[in-house]
Amino acid sequence: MKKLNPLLHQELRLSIISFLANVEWVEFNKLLEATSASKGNLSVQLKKLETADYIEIEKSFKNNYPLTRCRMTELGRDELESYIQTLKSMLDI
Amino acid sequence: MKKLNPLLHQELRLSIISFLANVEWVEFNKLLEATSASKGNLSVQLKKLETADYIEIEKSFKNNYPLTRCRMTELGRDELESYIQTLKSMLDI
DNA sequence: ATATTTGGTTTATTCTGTAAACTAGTTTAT
DNA sequence: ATAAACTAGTTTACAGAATAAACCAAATAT
Repeated sequence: MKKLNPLLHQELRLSIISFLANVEWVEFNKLLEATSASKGNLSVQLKKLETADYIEIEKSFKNNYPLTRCRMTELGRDELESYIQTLKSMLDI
Repeated sequence: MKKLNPLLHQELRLSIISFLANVEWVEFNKLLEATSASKGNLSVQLKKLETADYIEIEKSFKNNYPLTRCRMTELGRDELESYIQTLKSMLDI
């Protein structure tokens, strides 16, 4: 049986990725709201996804405040697809 | 968004439960083979599932050797179903 | 007798997840 | 002008979880 990608098999990271799957660039605060994570946890998990090149993180400023946005990469999209396939076959759904 | 049951959202335990979903009593060695886990890890995770009453563990002897068998409880079945529903809605599948 | 195998369990270590604490700056009120 | 409060995150310390190595008790093989 194929193994579940451990980077995706974690609730917050899976929430992030599946949220990003349906949109383009998303702001940090939007993800905060969508996932109801704490800022610290969100920051840590985003960095892990970035390190793996599953997402891209872009930092800029908006109204003088720092602004962090992210979006999924092609690799991220592929890995999510593959993760879903593995799950489906495991769970027979 | 509903939270994923953390007891089920772990690869080995999910493998165990989804394997048990399709059969009745299963022997320890059968699970070992089906999941390719180590014996130690399998033993620990089975006990966690038992503690939560997701599975039942029955110990006996067969050919003079100790024999451990398990099967899913109704609670286990319900929780798996609920976990799958949550996943589906998260992943939009 | 003693070595090996079976069928596990315990435990020690490592890895992960998380929230609290912190950084760095901005806005607002006084 | 200064202090207080707020924005937008990041770092890190701790707790809990996962895992494999070491262990155990009994059976069988040599």
